[in-house]
Amino acid sequence: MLEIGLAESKDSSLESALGDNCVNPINDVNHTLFNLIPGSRGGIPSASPNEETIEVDHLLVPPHVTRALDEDPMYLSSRSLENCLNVGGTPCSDGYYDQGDDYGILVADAEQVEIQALKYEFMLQEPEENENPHITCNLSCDCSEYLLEAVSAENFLDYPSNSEATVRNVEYTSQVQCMDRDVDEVKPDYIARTFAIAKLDHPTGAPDSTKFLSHDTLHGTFFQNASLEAQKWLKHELLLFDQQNLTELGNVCDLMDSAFLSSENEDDMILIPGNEMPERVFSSLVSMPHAGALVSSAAKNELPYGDGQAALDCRGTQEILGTTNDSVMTTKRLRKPTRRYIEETSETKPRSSYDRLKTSLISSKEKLLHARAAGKCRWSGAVQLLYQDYPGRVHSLRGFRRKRTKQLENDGKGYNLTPESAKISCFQDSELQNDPSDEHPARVRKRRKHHRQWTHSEVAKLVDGVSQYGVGRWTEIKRLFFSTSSYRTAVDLKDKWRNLLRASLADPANKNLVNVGYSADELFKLCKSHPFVEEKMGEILEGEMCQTTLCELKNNNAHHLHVVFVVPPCVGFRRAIHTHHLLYSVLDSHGSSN
DNA sequence: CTTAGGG
DNA sequence: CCCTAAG
Repeated sequence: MLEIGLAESKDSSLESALGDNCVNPINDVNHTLFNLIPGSRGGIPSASPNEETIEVDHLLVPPHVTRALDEDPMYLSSRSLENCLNVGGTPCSDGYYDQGDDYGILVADAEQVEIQALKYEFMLQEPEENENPHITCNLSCDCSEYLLEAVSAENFLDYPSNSEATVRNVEYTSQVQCMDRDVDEVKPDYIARTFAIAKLDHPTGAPDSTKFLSHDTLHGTFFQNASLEAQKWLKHELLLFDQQNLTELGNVCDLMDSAFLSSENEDDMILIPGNEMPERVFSSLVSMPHAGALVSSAAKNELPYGDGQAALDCRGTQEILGTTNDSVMTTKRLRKPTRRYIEETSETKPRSSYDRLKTSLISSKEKLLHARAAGKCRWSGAVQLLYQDYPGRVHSLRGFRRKRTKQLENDGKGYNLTPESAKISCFQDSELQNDPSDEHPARVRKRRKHHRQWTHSEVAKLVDGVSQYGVGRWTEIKRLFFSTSSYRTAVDLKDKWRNLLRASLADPANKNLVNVGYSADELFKLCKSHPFVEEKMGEILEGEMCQTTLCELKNNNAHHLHVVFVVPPCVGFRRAIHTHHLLYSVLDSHGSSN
């Protein structure tokens, strides 16, 4: 297990967190998914059957971070949040920002910036089998509200070559998160910069030891160096803030809104620092509405800062931080326009042989359900053949041909496409016009759709699956969690997850979510106060919509607690953590918590 | 065949 | 939920 200590931190306890950068208060613990998974270092099998699960994040919390845990350990009030965001020992709300100004002009002197303003989050992603561990370093400072930029620099962290673990290809991205708390309140609340992805190559080959870097190693090399550099950087950047009279942060919000709107054509671009940004970590980011665009805009220096507002401009940051040689601009998977799109946009596309083939198949009347002909519908100019292998589930010709071949091979087994069940209909243009209800393909499709309401237990399974296997491994999740639900395909799972995520992000209850992290002690208290956990430490519990696993394990005399919050991004989960999975791992190497 | 993403 | 390009 990776242990990370912050040299300046008075709190020796370590906190680990993995996941996105959003957290959130949870009112109803019943809606909280707790997973306490044992680490793997001690040979204790992880509760997470998949090693790709991002398992450990290390979040270093400034000692001044306080929360009203006693009152409501999971609830992060605005006030407590403010208190969490200290700069130079002064809460932002009390001085770092001048609240006398409408939008809180930043008045901080760079000299006031201290380490405590920083919050380092180090995330260790357990590598795939023979890969090197990836450590994600999130460096957050508190200044504003929105995810503003992503920058990358190679030289940000430069490690001595004689260090026990050679650190190279240090990469990071920076992001200013949208903390969008209460827009009616003082605007400048929070800027979280996340500097992510430091890749560490560990030279040793011992299977166990390569999984996680030792505490000493990181403490001795990574942090001491990183923190100093980070301090420099932060001071420098904040100095720019001041010098350039920048930051009417209220405007930043507007600017960001503009960025949201103006970056529509740019949201394909994602700044990937280095070549190995952990895909699943980053996917969480880019899957957020706006986030991709923001990252992209910032990466391209196109955020519409006004004059003198370049402090957060990534260019300036890059100048401070160093080169961007190792950065690559990566795009989302490029897709040429789909056939459907092409057909939509080409009005007078001549029939291809493919179309003629399909047409001929219509006349063959082979178990074809629909042949849609064009007119003014979205598939204008084309004929689409569909077949049905399941009530309501319709497939296109391509699949039909493939599966039909299978069917023949199976001697007619597998698909009950009898002439009775698979009616053939071929809509002519006139027919479509005669029946307005069929004119709209959406309408047609709607009729074909066989919708099955997602149950809570299904959602829970989906969330569990994602928490264990990660986003994107839908087939695996389906196989292990939906083996009895043949009507749920991997794509269905994917779609459902996407919808859940959207709903979560659209939920106003989640607008204030912010990941401030918990100290080991706080988290331990939280666990202890958790109604499920309180009396059942070490047991695996199942809640209605959540699963709680709390385990203790020992590792070299150290008492380790690994807590994984997995809260479904579901509308019903008010104030739920809306990240894909948020893992808080607590390493209490001193065993003081227990 | 699986995944990602647009529709 | 459907469809399909990319891998």
